[in-house]
Amino acid sequence: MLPPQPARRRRKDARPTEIADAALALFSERGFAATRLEDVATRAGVSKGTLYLYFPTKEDLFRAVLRQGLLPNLEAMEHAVAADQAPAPVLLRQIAGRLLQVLDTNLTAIPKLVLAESGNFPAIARMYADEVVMRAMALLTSILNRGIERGELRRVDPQSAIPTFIAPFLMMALWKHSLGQHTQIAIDPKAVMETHMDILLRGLEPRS
Amino acid sequence: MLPPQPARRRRKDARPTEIADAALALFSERGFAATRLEDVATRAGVSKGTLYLYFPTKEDLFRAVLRQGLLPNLEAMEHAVAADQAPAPVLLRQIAGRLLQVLDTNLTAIPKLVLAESGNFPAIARMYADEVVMRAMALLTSILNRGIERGELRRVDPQSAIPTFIAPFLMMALWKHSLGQHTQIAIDPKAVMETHMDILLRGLEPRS
Amino acid sequence: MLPPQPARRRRKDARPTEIADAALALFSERGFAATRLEDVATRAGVSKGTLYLYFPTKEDLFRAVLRQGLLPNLEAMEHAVAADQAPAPVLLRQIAGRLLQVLDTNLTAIPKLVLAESGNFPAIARMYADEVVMRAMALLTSILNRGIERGELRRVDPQSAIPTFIAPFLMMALWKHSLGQHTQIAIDPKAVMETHMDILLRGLEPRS
Amino acid sequence: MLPPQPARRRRKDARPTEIADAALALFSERGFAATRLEDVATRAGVSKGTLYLYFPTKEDLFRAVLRQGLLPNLEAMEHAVAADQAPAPVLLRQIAGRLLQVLDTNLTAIPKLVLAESGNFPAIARMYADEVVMRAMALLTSILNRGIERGELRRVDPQSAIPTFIAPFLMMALWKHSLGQHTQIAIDPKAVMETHMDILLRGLEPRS
DNA sequence: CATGAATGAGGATTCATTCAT
DNA sequence: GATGAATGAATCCTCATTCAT
Repeated sequence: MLPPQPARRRRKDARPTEIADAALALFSERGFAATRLEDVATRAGVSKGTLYLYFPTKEDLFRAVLRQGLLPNLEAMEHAVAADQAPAPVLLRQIAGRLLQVLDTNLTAIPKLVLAESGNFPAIARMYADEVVMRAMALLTSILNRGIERGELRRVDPQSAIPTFIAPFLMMALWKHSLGQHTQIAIDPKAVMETHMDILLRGLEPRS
Repeated sequence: MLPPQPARRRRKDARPTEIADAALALFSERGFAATRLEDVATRAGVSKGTLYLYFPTKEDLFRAVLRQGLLPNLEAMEHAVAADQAPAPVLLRQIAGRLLQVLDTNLTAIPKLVLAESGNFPAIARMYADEVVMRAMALLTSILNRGIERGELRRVDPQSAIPTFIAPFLMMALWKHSLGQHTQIAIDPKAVMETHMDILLRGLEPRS
Repeated sequence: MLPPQPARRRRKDARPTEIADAALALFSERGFAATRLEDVATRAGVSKGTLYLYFPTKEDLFRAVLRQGLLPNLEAMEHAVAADQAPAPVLLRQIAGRLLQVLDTNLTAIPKLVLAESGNFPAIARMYADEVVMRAMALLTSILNRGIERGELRRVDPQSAIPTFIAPFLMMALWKHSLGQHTQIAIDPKAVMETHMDILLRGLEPRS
Repeated sequence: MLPPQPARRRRKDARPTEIADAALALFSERGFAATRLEDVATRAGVSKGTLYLYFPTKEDLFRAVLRQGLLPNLEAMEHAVAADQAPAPVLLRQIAGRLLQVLDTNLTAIPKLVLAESGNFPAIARMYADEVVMRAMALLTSILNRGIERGELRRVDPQSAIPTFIAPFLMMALWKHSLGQHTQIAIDPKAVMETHMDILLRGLEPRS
């Protein structure tokens, strides 16, 4: 038999996550400084005081928000890394597909937030750069290198090629949370992704 | 004899620009809400009260900052448009080269700022989307279309191909003002640009 | 058993009134613009921030102060109206007696305040003129007219006679909150009132 | 031949008066604290800096404004005093007539101003009470006493009777600069004065 | 645990005053 | 003398944080 799990308790456990979700939404929409904790509380359906039961300060909440948004990202990457043995072009397409899916989640709010607040939170900027960016770059570098070694890809400098691969995804994530909210210009992520991978992989094809 | 140009006057004319420059730097570094007007004043070398001689409110200063950062951008694009008749790959390389130069200026602070504050200033987001993004997209679309018609480029959907071209430049601009300040990870814009254009133009080459 | 009435709650309900009382005192003493909200807070025994829990802006506080000072005035007048059937001289003496009592309350601060700030708050001036002055004039006009019809008073133009009746009371109210605070000149409201009514009623006696 | 009187010079001499006039108008309209010196300067047709050529501080300007508005008042009263030998009722009518004329001038702004600012400027309140009010009361007291002694007036306490005489004039002066600006309620000063003197003098008639 | 009233430090804005021209 | 650009002290208002209930 399972141990009894009172609804109350489950609710309580979910609180921090609910609050962090609400905070992520508002921080990403308005920025950290311009977001009032009262609004976060309202959006999370709790009182202002309750926030302080879980997060000692606004800055702590901010860190929790990012930690919560970061870990899944990292894990997703670890999985991608596991899909080891396929040819580089296939791997890249797999990753692209996964990133396309991520575009539909609210994880996309994180990059905008880190970007906007890196000036005020150097520690977070450093952490994000070292934990997320560095790892992602290492992953992509190893994929590219392996592809080059195996002759699946043309010889290029991996460090320099990474932005070409990754930037359009970042741009779409940022767009979604900024100008995309305020303009008629429509971006079709799937079409963009496919054209992008098409151009990229042709551009990386070994000379025929 | 030259007409007498009192130092006071020369100073006065420059004030709004000096202030807006200081504001751009700080807004871009810390965000709009987190920037104290007193710091803007100090950085511009004036007193707090002087700001109000030129900008009625903090928000007006914000708008002026963006207007000042936008107009040069727009004009730069018009010039690019003028360079009409060259083959598409050449044109794209020209634009890439120009964007690489822009990366060295403080104009790169604008995108981060617009991005971060679009939620709080929808009018500015709209303006930026319509005036800057739309025009830039139209320009690139026409270049791609011409190139396709002339057989200089492979047939692709221009709308979907634009992010592949532009995103790495945007990413480098954002990087410079965010994580780039806080990490050892070095990005060499010139190398990235060259690899990027290399991949992109190969990826757009007509079938041989 | 009485329902528990937490001290906190009782306190809270009284707050707006306490604050408005403090504000009335200071506004009347120094004027609206010259009164610092911090002083109002101190006098009301609360902190600066607490003011804003109850009154969104300084101007709102001002309006609340006047509303609070106006309603009792109006009601007092309604009561006076009710004392209908006595002869006009008796009625006038009754009203005079009541006004004499009002002179001992802090309601007398209102006229000075309305007077001083009518230029900055036209809406309040209009409201006061229409709600308070107009009603008071209508009341006195009807008393005078009835007295004249009944032969209790000599025939005079009521509109023109009202200032003779009311002005000394107004003057004493203003005096109390202005010069009266700063001079040795003593005014004995009771004696003034009696002499005043004596002169007035003789002056209004029908020809003998 | 007259000494040459350059227009420039005459203008210069008038400056302080022009400025004080402008200040009186604005102080009386908005109160001392709520009046900006820049507005005074604009209304007087000079620059902000010029004010300081004539009045070292805002408070000095305030004092000058009142001094300028006070002296004529005092002198007017001296003249009234001089008209010594007429019977009291005649004298009172003369004074009433003169006050009626004063109602058409901008001197009427003074009482409102003194009233409103007595809390912030005790010295001025004292001065006004002692110089203006005291003297006016002494004058009226002597007139009433003389009238009583001569049997022209009924025996009353002069101190207590003065408000009955003077208050309606004060009230009309205040009205003109406050509610009178914001309501349809019309007050006809001449009719009020005549009815007032009519009631008053009948009320003071010796027993017939 | 949860609430929301209360607090006060911080920052935008105003305006009396100064002073170089 | 006259000007108006510049200054910074003063004050309104906001909001992160505390704490009695």
